[in-house]
This record gives sequence, C-alpha cells and structure tokens, in this order.
Amino acid sequence: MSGSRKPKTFKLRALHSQQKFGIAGRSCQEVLRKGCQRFQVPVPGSRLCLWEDGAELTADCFWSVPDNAELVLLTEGQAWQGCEWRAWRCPRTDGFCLSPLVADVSDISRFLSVFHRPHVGVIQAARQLLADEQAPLRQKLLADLLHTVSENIVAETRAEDPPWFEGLEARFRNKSAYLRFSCASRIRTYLREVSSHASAVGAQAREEYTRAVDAMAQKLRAAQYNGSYFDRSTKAGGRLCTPEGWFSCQGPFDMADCASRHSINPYGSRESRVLFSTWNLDHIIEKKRTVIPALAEAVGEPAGRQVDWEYFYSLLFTRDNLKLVHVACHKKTTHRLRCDPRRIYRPQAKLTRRKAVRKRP
DNA sequence: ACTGGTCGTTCAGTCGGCTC
DNA sequence: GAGCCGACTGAACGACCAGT
Repeated sequence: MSGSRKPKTFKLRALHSQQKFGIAGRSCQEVLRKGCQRFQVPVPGSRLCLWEDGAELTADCFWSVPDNAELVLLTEGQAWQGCEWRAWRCPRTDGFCLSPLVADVSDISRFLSVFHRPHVGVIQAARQLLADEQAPLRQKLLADLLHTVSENIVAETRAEDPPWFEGLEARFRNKSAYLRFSCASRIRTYLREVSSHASAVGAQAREEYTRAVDAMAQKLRAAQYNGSYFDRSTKAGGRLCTPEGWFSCQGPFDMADCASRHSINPYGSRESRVLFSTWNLDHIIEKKRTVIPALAEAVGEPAGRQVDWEYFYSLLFTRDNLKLVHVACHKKTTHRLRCDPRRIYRPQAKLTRRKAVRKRP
C-alpha cells in the first residue's frame, strides 16, 4: 500500500549539527538508510527521532507524522530528548503556552519571521512584560521589539499614518515627499557653502569660480537637488534605499562597508524618522578641507585650461563621493584624500578639437 | 500654497597651543 | 606628558522670508 503513496518528506539533521537536509522516503527504513548514507554513518544501531519531542520514528507512526517534520539521526549510544521548551503565559487565553527555545541559525530565522507579521498576542505579551520589567537590558529588548513590530512602513500618506507626521509642516502630505525634501535640503546646504566660498577666492579668479558654481547650481536644480536619494518611490539607481524605505549604513569613508550592519527605515515611525536625521551624508573626499579649496585653486591657475566643473559637481553633490552613514560610522578625522588631478580640468585634446570644429565654415 | 534661499543654532568630534 | 581650552570642521534642523 505504501508503495503507491507519494514519498514522505522530512528535514534531517545529525545530533548537535546545525545543518539540515531534505530527505524523502516511503518507509522508515528507506529514510533511515538515506539518512545514514547522507551523514556517512552505519545503518546498524542507528535510528530516527522527532526533533521536537525525541519520540522515535517507527513504521507505525511513519505516515501520521506531519510533512517536513524535523528528524534527528541518532547513532548507537546517542540520545535525544527533544528540543528544549519554555513556558510562557498567553495573554489571550491567560493560559500557559509552550514554545521551543532558539537553537540554531534556521531557528533564529524562524524566530525573526515573527516580526514580519506579528501576532497581536506577541505584541500584547511584550507590552505586558515591559510594563512590569525593571531590568534595563530586558526593558531595552522589549522596547526595541515593540518599536519594531509597531512600525507602519507600508503607510505613505498623512491619513494612513498620522503619528509619523507629528511636528512636520502641513504641506508634507506623504512620507516620500518629506524625505525627498529632507535630502534636497541637505544638498542645498552644500551648494550654499560652496557658493559662499567665492568671497575667499582672489578677485581675478572669482568670476570663473562663480561661473562654475552657477553651472553646478543649474544642474543641481534640474536634478531637484538629488532629493531622490531618500525617496523610496524613486526607481532603482536613483535612491539609496530599498523600495520599502530601508537604508543601510555604507560604512566609514575608509571602509568598504559597515561592520556593525547599521540599518534604518525612516518610513516606519516618527521615532525612526527623527533618528534618521542623525545619519549623515559623509563626503569621502572632504568638501570643506579638500574639494572646495581644490576648486578655488583650479580656477586661480587655469593656464588656458577649462575647469571641469562637472567633476567637482560629482564630488560635492552626488553619491559618487557621498556615503550615507550612521553617526557612529561618521569619522570626523581628516580623510587625507585628494581630488584626482587628471580630472580637475577638461582634457586639452577635446578643447583643441572643439575649437578646430568651431573654426570650420 | 509651494518652493527655495538665508540665517542662527546645536551637536559631536578633531586639532593645536598653552599651562602645569 | 597630561589635561584644558578655544578654534575649527562637518552635518543637520527649524524659523523666517521672498518669489511664483
């Protein structure tokens, strides 16, 4: 009879092993044989137990075990009492519930999945625990948990998530528009700083400096001050976040990535929005110490060459030279990086060629 | 009403000079 | 050499104002 049935599937692991393998068979013996082969252990003396409660898998109960049940392969002399359980009071029924303790990577993964669509009971239980909690560490863990599960990331408009907009001007009607504004505002400040440096440039070079700044300002206006970097509704490539609004720290200026794996979703809650304002756009090649002085110097000694303002534009206002970093990854020490001397002026060959083309009738 | 610019302020950190 | 202090840097925000 069992021969006509579809093979039963299991997840099998060896005792104390983190790795699990999918395995299927039409009988207890078949699964055991395949399992022994997989883990390179002898069949004689080996047996299969349910991971959950340690009960031995026998021919009698083989077909009644749920599909994809987790099994532990035990060799001679080994024993498995089942995973550890802990009791907790369910706020819904006010009765005790049992759940397995976190044991390995896949279990943690399952544990984390609770936060995607948290059961109302989980939230209530956490609230109740937090209300009575005195230990700071547990307070923090519970508060973080509650904060995470109460985020309303999907909501976009003021009507959908009024608390998110608390303290913001009425003109901001959706989250993306506000974050777009916030980014553009930061970048406008950079432009203002570049512009205000004109007074420090020698009188002769000032005109050229102002011309370069004007060109950059025009390009920046056309790009809407690159506000799209913070706007999750922008298409990929134009934003620094995921379509859901998650930003990841890009790490200190001298590192390829963030060792602490900082991340944030300012779209989730008012608190996250406020916290996000402490994240910085860090110039890899420093704006004030390096880029602005280099631009001022370049316009001062052109020697017939034309300053490549677009190169400076990319250094000052674009992600080519900007890293979004958590405040802890924002190193304020001198970066000691220089502008690329080959890119400060437009290539001479091109200029000559352009002039030549212009001279033609 | 919206957009964009300006100004003042805050905060955290680095750096160099000075004093003990 | 250690500690203090002021100047400076980098980044951000809110309030206010002017133009469209």
